[in-house]
Amino acid sequence: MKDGLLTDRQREVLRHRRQGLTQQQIADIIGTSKANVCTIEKSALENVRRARETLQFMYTLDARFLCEIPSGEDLLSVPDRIFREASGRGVKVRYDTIGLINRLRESLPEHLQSRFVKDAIQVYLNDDGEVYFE
Amino acid sequence: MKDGLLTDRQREVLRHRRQGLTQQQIADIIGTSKANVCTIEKSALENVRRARETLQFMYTLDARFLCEIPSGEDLLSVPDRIFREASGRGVKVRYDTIGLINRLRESLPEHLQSRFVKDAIQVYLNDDGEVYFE
DNA sequence: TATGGGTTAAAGAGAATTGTTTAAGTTTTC
DNA sequence: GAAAACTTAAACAATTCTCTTTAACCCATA
Repeated sequence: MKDGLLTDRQREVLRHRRQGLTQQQIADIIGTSKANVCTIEKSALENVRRARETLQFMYTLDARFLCEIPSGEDLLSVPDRIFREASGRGVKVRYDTIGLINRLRESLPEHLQSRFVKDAIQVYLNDDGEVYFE
Repeated sequence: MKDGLLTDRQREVLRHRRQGLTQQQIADIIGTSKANVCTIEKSALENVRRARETLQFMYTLDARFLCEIPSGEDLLSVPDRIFREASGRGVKVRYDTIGLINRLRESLPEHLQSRFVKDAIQVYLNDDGEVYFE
């Protein structure tokens, strides 16, 4: 049973950073280059981001499959489709049209190509009206 | 830039699980053995645990090093040592003796051996009086 | 413009994680 | 006690992560 996501090195760097040290100072303390301190710090923060996203997923775990947005669909037609499917299940989506598009943009930027859906997207819906994509 | 900690497989299993399916049913759906579903679910939950612990660490990041508890120390003498060090820095620890021992037990069970400290422990303290161990 | 603080890319070695199978165990439930 | 649900261990290949070096780059500002 290991600890959290962060390695000893990563925790060390984050803590020193929080104390206000520069990367060069930290490099001297732990005996490596400032470039290395930079990459360690970067991957540490990336790990923290992933930890957040993981818990976010757990919160929305009780969502159910709503529909699939096929590849090639116009991005602007996605919200209407979601609203229609959701109302068919008696759930009110907690986002408006713009909100949904933003949420999608944040959630799966790599599935989008300018105004179109490049790769098919699975849409999930909560009883609360919370939506997420995969 | 990858997503969260969980793999596709792990998310799939967790979601099916939340829907109330048995491991065997999931195994049939995703085309593998129930033993494998068990393993996947287990490592998924382990990842969630690590995500929690990681964010926990971030919350206590602004703590400063307080002292080291050397290997072999009696567990019951740990709180007094911490109280003394903390008051030397003008900070009031937000736990009592029993609270500290419990916190230590939860935080680093593998460093303890019945009534004694097996492996040396680093103690960190917040301005708030929050304590954590490493 | 030189200096300090920070970032980036490429490459490599070592370590950790993942999904998988098989085969043997529990625990729960009827 | 028999069946269903779940857990565990050992082993393996494939993949991903971590740390590291080197060498270059950006951007303030004194």
